[in-house]
Amino acid sequence: MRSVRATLTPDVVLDAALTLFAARGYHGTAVSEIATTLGVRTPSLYNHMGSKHELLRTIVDGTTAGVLADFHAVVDPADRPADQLRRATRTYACRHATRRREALVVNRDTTSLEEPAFGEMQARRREHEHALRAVITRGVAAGEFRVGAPALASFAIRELCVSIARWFTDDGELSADAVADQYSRFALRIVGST
Amino acid sequence: MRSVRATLTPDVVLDAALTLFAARGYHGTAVSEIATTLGVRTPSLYNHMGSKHELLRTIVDGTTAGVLADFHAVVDPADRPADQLRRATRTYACRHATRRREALVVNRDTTSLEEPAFGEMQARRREHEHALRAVITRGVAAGEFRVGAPALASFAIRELCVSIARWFTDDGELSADAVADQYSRFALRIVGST
DNA sequence: CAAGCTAGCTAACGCTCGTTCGTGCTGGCA
DNA sequence: TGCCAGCACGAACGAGCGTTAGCTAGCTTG
Repeated sequence: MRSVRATLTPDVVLDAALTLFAARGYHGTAVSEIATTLGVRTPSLYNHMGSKHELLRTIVDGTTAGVLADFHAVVDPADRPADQLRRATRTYACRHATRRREALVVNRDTTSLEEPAFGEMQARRREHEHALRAVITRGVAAGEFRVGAPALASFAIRELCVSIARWFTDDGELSADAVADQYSRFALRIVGST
Repeated sequence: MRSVRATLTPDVVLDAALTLFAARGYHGTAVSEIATTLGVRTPSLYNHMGSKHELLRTIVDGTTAGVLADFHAVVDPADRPADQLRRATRTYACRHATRRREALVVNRDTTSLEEPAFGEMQARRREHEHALRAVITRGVAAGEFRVGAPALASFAIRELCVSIARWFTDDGELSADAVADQYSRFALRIVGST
């Protein structure tokens, strides 16, 4: 049985780091600030983590892997492109509303990753990008979408969803689902869905 | 007449800082790195700048002021909302393609600003946001636009343009003007322009 | 009740940071 | 030609960084 005062665990440390990284950035956050947040002295953290950089890597790896898993979970290859795009963007948008901190860190502090983590992360990002672009290209070929530059539309839609993390709050008038719904509609409009 | 070796000036220092801040972030950039870039020792920089933080403030102030000036320069109150939105977004998008570094710094390192610079910057950002939203609201009222949540559309369009700075390169197949043109089209689609 | 492990603590490390000071070279002007 | 201002420099600063080592209190287990 665990101690009654089982305050510090790897998960708790990671969560506190996530909050601070999202607010101040990776380089803008001191390990001592994570400790203060948890009511603990700095060296104690090292019983539950490898290094500051490892925290960042864990956050980025988990998030980018989750994005890809989400995509393949909701996009049915048998669906029509419009449905594929709607489901893909709704899920992607929803993730950025419900997991804001992760999204902010991934999109701001990715450049602070060292190799090989940086390369792996880029590869996953590219895979998602290409998968989304393929949906758009198929929609254009099928005559369902009307858009001049599929690559541009793909960038636009992805970044549109990402930006949700920058302004969404849980206590606003719109729920995460409502925002995700609206944004998937925006995405369909961008590609000129009929 | 200036010396033949007039290498270091406030402008040159600011430009080097801008490049590095954009690439590594404000906290991720050391003053010594700026010096190295310029082939100079660190203390020499202080003959041409006040402090590292002042560099950031100068960048952010200049950029956000420029955004507002752009908006009022191209948006004619007498125009129809669709033309206002097209011109506003085209200009805003173009700025993010041609002044990538400034855009990246403003949208990533704004949280590193201290007061009162941070508050002033937020005020300008809000003014631009409200001005754009007003255009959309007028368009809806005039029956030119069909969009459920004008605030959401306004956020979406702004962030759409901002994101250009994250992928645009001068040596790509599309020019800044071409991208800005496409994106202003996306904006009109988002608001359901007739 | 004794042994051993877990985990937080103090202290200290080597390092890098942003910034200041005082010196001395150098180029422009009287 | 001699003076002066400007400016790059070496040296050094105090502070803070991420991280490690070693101690010890207290819980778990036999």
